[in-house]
Amino acid sequence: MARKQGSHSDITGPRVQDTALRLIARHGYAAVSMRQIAAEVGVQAGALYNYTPDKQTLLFDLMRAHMQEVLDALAAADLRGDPPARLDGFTRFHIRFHLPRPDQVFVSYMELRNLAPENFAILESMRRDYETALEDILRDGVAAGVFAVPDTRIATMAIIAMLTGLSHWYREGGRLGMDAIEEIYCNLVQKSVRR
Amino acid sequence: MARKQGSHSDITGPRVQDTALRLIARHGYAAVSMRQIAAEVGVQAGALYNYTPDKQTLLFDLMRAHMQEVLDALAAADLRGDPPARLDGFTRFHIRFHLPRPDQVFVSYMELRNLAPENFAILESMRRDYETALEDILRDGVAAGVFAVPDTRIATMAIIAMLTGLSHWYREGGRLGMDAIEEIYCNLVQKSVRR
DNA sequence: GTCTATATTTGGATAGAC
DNA sequence: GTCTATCCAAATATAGAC
Repeated sequence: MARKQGSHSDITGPRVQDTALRLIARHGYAAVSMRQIAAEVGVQAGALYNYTPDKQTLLFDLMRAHMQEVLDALAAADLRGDPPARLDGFTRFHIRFHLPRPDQVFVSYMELRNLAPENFAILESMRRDYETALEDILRDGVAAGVFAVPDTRIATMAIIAMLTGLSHWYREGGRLGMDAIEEIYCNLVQKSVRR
Repeated sequence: MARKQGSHSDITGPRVQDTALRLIARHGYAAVSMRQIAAEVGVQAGALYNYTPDKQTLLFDLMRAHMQEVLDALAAADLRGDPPARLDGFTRFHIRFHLPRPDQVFVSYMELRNLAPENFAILESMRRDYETALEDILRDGVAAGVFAVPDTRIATMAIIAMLTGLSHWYREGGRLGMDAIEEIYCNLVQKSVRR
């Protein structure tokens, strides 16, 4: 076996994405070379350009795909109930979606500054949509008199920072499983905004 | 004026640090070249090596200096009182210290993965000391029965993530001043751990 | 679709003159 | 302490054979 040449677009395409994501998450976009990605995929550097016009687009496609998945999954979650129930739902959704995807979270958070301006604007807009989903819950809760937050925008940013931070230190197989983590964060988040 | 050569170590030294910090915060360590730093300082690239043995040490010195300042300032703050008062004190200390230093926060947070392993270990240890200061407050509060947190370690990480996240989006001259921000975060933090 | 080979640029770091 | 000049390695991206 072990062909040295031939067509493998079905296998190579996803492998390029997966490898790039993992390497960029570990070392950073600027520190990872196309040669390094190619070597881990098992092709020569030139072959990568069958799958992306350039390195910048490769990064952007990774980040946009992740944010699109987040937004689609959130829409599919279809949170219902009173504001506290929806807040619990959002918290659990965030944790369940993001904890199994630490590399995507890391890249989407750390590499924003390496995006070309037009690409940055697109990602920022998608990120803002996600934040708005949480802020809507908080605002409804305040209107209903069940939440007491001095400023819904700041509470939104604070809660998302708390949740995103979790992805930066949580490692599978640690002291606590995902279910236990979920309970603890629901408790912290819920209390921080309740009357 | 405008000498093209001569000794300027008093001026150039700090300028190298300041410029490197600003550029790395904006573009990332791997994306910033020594030539770029030199150009902004106003010297040739070779001259930088009078101030640092190499690029890695330049990064490490920036990060270590920042963490040392944090720890020194926290020790000087000398928080006293019951656990809720100390928690408020910690929250206000964090905000007052970090909000005026967005570049340091950004670099210390984002560039950990670009440190050589031995340098990483040193920074991690200093960071852990800072986290422990908060966890001690939470543990005392739980022991005294004034705080109710399911897990002090996780609550510590959650609160620090919330506070650090603030530095990532807060910009001077925005809708809210630092004092207003302080009040809002004290409220969120305090409620999240109270019985 | 992949390979080999390469054009071109840019990077960190050093040597020696002033 | 800074400059000029340079070494050497590594980067992105492309061209053409298979």
